[in-house]
Amino acid sequence: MQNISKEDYLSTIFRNLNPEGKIKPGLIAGKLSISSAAVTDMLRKLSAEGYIIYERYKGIALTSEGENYARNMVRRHRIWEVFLNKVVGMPWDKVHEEANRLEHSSSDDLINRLEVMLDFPEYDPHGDPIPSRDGKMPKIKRQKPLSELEEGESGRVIRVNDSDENFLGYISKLGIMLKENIVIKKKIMFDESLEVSIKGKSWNISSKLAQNIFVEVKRD
Amino acid sequence: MQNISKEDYLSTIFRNLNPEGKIKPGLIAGKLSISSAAVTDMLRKLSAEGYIIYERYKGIALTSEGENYARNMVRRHRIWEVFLNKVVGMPWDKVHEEANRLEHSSSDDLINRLEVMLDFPEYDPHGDPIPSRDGKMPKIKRQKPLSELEEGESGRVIRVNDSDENFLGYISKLGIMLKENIVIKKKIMFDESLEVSIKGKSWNISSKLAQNIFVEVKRD
DNA sequence: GAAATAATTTAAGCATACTTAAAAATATTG
DNA sequence: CAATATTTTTAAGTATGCTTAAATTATTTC
Repeated sequence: MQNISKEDYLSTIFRNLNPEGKIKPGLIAGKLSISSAAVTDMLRKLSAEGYIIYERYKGIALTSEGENYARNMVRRHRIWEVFLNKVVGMPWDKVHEEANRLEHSSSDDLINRLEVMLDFPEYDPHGDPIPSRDGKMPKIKRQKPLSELEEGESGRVIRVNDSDENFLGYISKLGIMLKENIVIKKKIMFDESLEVSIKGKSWNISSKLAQNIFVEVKRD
Repeated sequence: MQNISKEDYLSTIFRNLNPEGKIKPGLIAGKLSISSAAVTDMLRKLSAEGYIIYERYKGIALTSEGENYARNMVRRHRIWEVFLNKVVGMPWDKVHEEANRLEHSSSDDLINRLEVMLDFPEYDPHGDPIPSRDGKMPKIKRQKPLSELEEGESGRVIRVNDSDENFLGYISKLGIMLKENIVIKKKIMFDESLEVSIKGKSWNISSKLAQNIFVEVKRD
């Protein structure tokens, strides 16, 4: 393929499929910050090249070729993230952007070598699962956003949204990291913010923040 | 800048300046495998942006801004090469191509971190010097191509041309690597090939091959 | 130093990936 | 279920970085 734009489209489609395995053009346009018209254009090309199934005004689905390609892009991205974080020592709020560029510029051979160096990691620094060389995804633990916990409950962080550098930088300052325990001390109804306790310290965090932090669900 | 093409132009110009600090369009076109017309186009843009000094039908020179940009690209490329070779374990004949892509996709912060991990290397796996963070070049030893040695002379390899993967793969099989000693046993006048001895084994190598292997010059 | 050769530039054109604006199809709402 | 709102597509246009062919300038050779 050898095309940054197309790789970004496939990756975005893959990461945002709904439970039926479909996605609408508008969502792609939003994620990539481009016009819907540009998306329509590209969808026709991706369809012609056999990566997606697309009929105008219908939802978009990946072909198995497209899915393989996209999954490999996600793999590249997340292996780079682990590498940058663990080996190079970059903070977790910087690795996403760097990996966004590196993922398009590395051979599969390089990615495989990095994976070996890292001893086959299963999750990236934000808790997202890393597809294996043969396309298998590791098991994902049951999880829900912090915002859905009740007063008095607590949860162990197992994933955070990786797409916003400022968000990650901010929650780091609160002491939030993977495996950290967070206690919901109070839910403020007025603005749906939360009073939480992390490592013995109390903080008030907004609803939006809480929606992007995911904790393990012990039982349903 | 944020532009792979322009970065490749600047890099190519920098690497191929003549002793007067100039280069002709045709050479750039050759190195980049594109038409001279395309080069003329781009030279106007690079000139408008202040990276080069260019008047039609005159030679091209880098401005100090262009030189800094280009030197930094070379730095990125060579640090990646060392990293891929030393840390990731890629063979020296594979690192150039991989670095050619990575050099456009990495932040200065990442490069600086890699440099620290590598303990500030001065030469890449092919013997080319690595510009430091503040733009200084390490000393280069006096050198000449193997093809210029006389019968009976010998030389220690300190640099090889890095641009051809097959060339590097081939000379590796002959046991040629940096710091290796090569003895010229015989110069064959008919085709200017050389009979050489490496690690006690004899080989016949072509003139073209010998022109791309550089040995240390002890005295002039 | 004029003629022949080589290098460079100009001109016209192409594919790509985007844009905005208008048209068409779909989804929502009263 | 018809009117309205939203989403998607089409149409026309742009910047970029290339191409080939022709014209121009520089260089080499005799």
